[in-house]
Amino acid sequence: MIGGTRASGARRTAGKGRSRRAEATRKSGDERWAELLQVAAKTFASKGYSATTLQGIANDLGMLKGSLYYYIRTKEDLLFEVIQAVLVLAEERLSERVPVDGPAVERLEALVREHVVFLIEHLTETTVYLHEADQLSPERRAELPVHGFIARLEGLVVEGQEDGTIRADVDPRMGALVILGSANWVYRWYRPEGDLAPEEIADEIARTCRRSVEA
Amino acid sequence: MIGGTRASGARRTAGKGRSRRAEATRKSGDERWAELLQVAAKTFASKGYSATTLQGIANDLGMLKGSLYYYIRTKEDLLFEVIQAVLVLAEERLSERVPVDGPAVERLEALVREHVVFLIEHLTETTVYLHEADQLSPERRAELPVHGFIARLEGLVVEGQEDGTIRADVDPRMGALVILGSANWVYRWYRPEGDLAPEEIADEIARTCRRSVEA
DNA sequence: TAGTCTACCAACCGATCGTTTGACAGATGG
DNA sequence: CCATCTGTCAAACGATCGGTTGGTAGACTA
Repeated sequence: MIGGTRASGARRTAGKGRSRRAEATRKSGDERWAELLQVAAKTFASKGYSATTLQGIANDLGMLKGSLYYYIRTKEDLLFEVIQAVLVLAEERLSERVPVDGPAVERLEALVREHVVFLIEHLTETTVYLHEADQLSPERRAELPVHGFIARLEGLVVEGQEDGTIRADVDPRMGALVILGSANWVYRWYRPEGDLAPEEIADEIARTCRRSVEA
Repeated sequence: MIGGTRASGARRTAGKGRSRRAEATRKSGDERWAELLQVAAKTFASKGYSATTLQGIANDLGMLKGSLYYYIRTKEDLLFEVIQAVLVLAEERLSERVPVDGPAVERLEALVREHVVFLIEHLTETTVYLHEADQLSPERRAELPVHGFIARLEGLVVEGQEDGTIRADVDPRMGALVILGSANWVYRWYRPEGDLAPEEIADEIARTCRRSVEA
């Protein structure tokens, strides 16, 4: 069996007291776990889940691949954990940064903007989610804490049609999907070297999306 | 070595004269090649390139995996051929169906509509292109007959700003990317069981994209 | 200081991967 | 009728895959 509470969704809750002294050779478990998630995310994002090798991840961490099983049970766990982490973070972010009142079209614009900013600021992890989530088994995928983002968009479109800020001839579902595409597609072309700041990009995209449905 | 002209971009040019009689047991090579491309595309689209096994493809075709090497040299070839085929087809389609004159914003709308229609009508192959093309080695990817679709969109935005049909405050590149995202995202959600016809979906998306940049 | 736990190593497992080779039945063409 | 070509089989190749097992040095706990 694996190290107790390890590898089961919620990981070790920061141990009791160990991180007092500087670790020369060994790394602490939580530190290592974070490194593992980070390396895994980077590798999944660049090569894809199936083309990623545990051997490669272990190499990047400077350990043997068998040692990874101290932290995980299966390779799929690793993908799951990476995605779960970013979903949780996104949920937090969007719930605290998007206004709950005002004209629907404005809230829509704000939601898209925050979504894009988050996407860019966590590009590696969001890439893994958007590009590799369907490599999870159906059972595992069902366990993901998905925040119904499309439903939220669709709801805002409907609200906007009620308060008159969004055109009545827009199909809510289609409109939401079009906007989602504009926003999510960012992960396919954004490069940090570009000359526009994440916020500028997010602003422009959000504004464009707004215009596409505004009354 | 492999069967001569086989497996090198341009495939056998339909053999000389064989397809006279009905083949009971054996299939003709060209027929088989088409089946192979089809099965490969379907498998790549559903499981991803790396998770696809030549064994699985061979099974679907009712042959042994070793026999596949009569048609291909490597697994990567198979991915390349699938993508190349759909790119060539798309190029033909878009060049014959999109008007070359009229207001730029109208040509933009038409281009998006035709793009989406094509995407849906060749969903399997376009999915392989959009989702798996980056599994090709850089060298192989460079050989793809890419039609500069983004550049074309961007050009239309610029034209539209010149002829006054598109807002001046739209960044051409960003506008093109947003539109491309809206259109390409279709491959992520379209299901044939849906109640909207491909043309209806394409119309709605194209109209929405138009509104997002129209003056 | 004795015992426990943490984080990892070393070695190995069976399965499966893409790919190669040699042979060969049947259709084709002279 | 004989030679050739086409499409496939049968069997094997080394490499590598995800995963398992048993051990253990060193830090921590009591």
